[in-house]
Parts: sequence; C-alpha cells; structure tokens
Amino acid sequence: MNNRLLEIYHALYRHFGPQHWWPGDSPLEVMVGAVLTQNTNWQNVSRAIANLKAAGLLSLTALTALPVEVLAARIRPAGYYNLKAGRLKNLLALLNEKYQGQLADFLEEETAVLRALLLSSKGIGPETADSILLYAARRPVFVVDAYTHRFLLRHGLISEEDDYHEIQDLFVGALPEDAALFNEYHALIVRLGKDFCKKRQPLCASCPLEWLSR
DNA sequence: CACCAGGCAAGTA
DNA sequence: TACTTGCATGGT
Repeated sequence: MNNRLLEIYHALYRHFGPQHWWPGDSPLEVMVGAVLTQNTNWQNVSRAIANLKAAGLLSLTALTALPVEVLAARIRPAGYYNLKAGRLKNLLALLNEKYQGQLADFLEEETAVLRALLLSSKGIGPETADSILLYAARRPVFVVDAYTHRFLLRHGLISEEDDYHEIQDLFVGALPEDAALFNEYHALIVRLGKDFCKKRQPLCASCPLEWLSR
C-alpha cells in the first residue's frame, strides 16, 4: 500500500535534483540551526548564524561563556530570541554537565539514548531532536515537519489526527533505513513546500506530484 | 494591512 | 486529556 512514498521520493528527486542539506559546516552549527529554525523561516536563521560566526561565537566554549542576554541579542533576527537563547543554554548545559563539553562523545551515543537525552533538554521537541539525530549525528531517523504534514494531508495520504510518530512510522516502514535517503527526502519535501505546497495555495496546480491524485 | 515561517512548553478547564 | 496562548523577526 504505502510504497507510494518511495515513488514520491523518486518523483521529487527527478524534479528538483539533490538539495545538499543541511546548510551547516559542523555538528554544532547544525544543532544551533535546528533550535533557531523552530517555527521560523530559514532565511532569518541564516542571519542569526552569520552573526554568531562573525563574532567568533560558534564554538561550544564561546557559547557557554556567553551571557544568555548577549546570546539573545546576537540571534535576534531568528525571532523568539529570548526563548531560543534559553533553549540553546539548556542544550549547552547538557553537553557540559554530562559530556564535559565533548560534543563528539555525545554524538557517538546509541540513537535511542541520544534521542532521549535531546528530548530531556527543555526546548527540544520531537522534530528538533530528530533533525539533530539525522543532520548532526547522521542517524537514519526521519524528520516530520509542518511541510511533511501538509503535503501528506493535501494528497490524502494521512488524516488530520495522525500525530508525529504515526507519520514518521509511515516513512520508516516504507523506506530502506538509510540516513542519506532520509536526509534527501526531508530536504525535497521542504523544497516542495516552499515552491508548490504553501498554506495559501489551496491546491498545487503545477505540483510535481500532480499524478498522485489520479 | 494581514498572514506566514524546518516548534515547543505552559496554562486552562 | 484536549484545546489555547506566548514567543518575535523579516518577507510576501
């Protein structure tokens, strides 16, 4: 029934080509970006990360030493800056207290352990945790975001009440457990969302997945 | 001008 | 348990 999901992947890949995600030069940058992009346009997140880089602050020690108010000021363009500065501090505290600031050790933990640790940090929910697992730790974990939910709903592949884990299991059940595939698939879904599946456009006239509804 | 964007947690009933 | 609300900037 649901190897539609594999067909969809191939259709998206044919249409858009590889997306080269995640935009981030290091695992730390990916983790910071994952928090900053919560309910926020990536363009705004880029500015915030550029600010941190320009100030030489994109390291675990520098961010740890930085007062939370100063961190908030630097990530201002990403929106919710007070909230997100606190969330980043929570994550830094976890790394410092349980892993002595050794990010590499943290990222080598078993996937289930890593996920539980991330979720225990206040401000990291399922999507942010899974983004970090996939894009920073390179684990075969499928990320479900607002775009994923919307395009599946719009094409009648899920119902309103399906939650995060049910949608995630659809993909995991239908696809080979391959981190590179999950990475590309999620990136392609976001690309589809930006180009064809916005909230405003009721139905995608020139959508590359037009064949689905027949 | 209104509405939207790679969410999450806390408050209410 | 099931809604609702706060958080905030920059683009369309």
